[in-house]
Amino acid sequence: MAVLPSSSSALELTISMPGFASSSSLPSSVRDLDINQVPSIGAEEDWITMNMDDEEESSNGGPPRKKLRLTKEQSRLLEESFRQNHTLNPKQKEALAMQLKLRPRQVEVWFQNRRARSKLKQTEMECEYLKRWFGSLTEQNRRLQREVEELRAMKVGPPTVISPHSCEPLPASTLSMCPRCERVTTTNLEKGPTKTAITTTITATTMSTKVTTPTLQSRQSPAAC
DNA sequence: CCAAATGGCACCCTTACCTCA
DNA sequence: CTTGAGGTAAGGGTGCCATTT
Repeated sequence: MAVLPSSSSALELTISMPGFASSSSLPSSVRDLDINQVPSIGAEEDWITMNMDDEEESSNGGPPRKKLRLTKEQSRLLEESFRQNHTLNPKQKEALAMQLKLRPRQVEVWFQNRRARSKLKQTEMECEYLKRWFGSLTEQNRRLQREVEELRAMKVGPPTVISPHSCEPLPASTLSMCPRCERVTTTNLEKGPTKTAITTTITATTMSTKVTTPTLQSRQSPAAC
């Protein structure tokens, strides 16, 4: 079962869950509308309202800070860099900031937020996956319980199973579910456990986990041979 | 050598601003 | 035009680790 990414955000995700193919999607779904207009050299102040100089001013009661919007090109380069490395060392940060005409702090913040978005996305996917898993297990549980009821109804008397080896009836107390092959197995009391496929095969479709099914041994069977 | 102080960094939570339906 | 939701840059607090004193 695969859970597809639910959004078209440009997040690169890896998820390590059983039976879960990691997915990555990088459509350029960044807003096409470039509200900042790509700044020409020397015109950054027009769009970065809060630059290095008014940084302190805004922190102690100056004019309300305006919000920086990165240009498409800046976002693209940051994204590209993030794909290579989710963290930056000081040199890389400095170089990237120079290249993007941003402060190193802004690059740092962008990476911080980007990591957070990545993690959030991954958490959402894991949540989705677990929900589906839960649903599947619930359904499986329902099915198995129904099956148990049917088996109980079929064998009102002491339940017996015909042994394929001796062609003699076996007591139900020797029945158990093999969690590996998901078949009902019999335990030969004299020769030790043997795996035997019998006419009724209980299949349990799990995702990728082993479901340990309780054995039927708790049932007393007074009527052996 | 050891312990306290310091600085840098990542993470987390939150706020403020912006855009869009 | 107004409003609420969603996205995101940035602020501030905290913990961890390495380095310095």
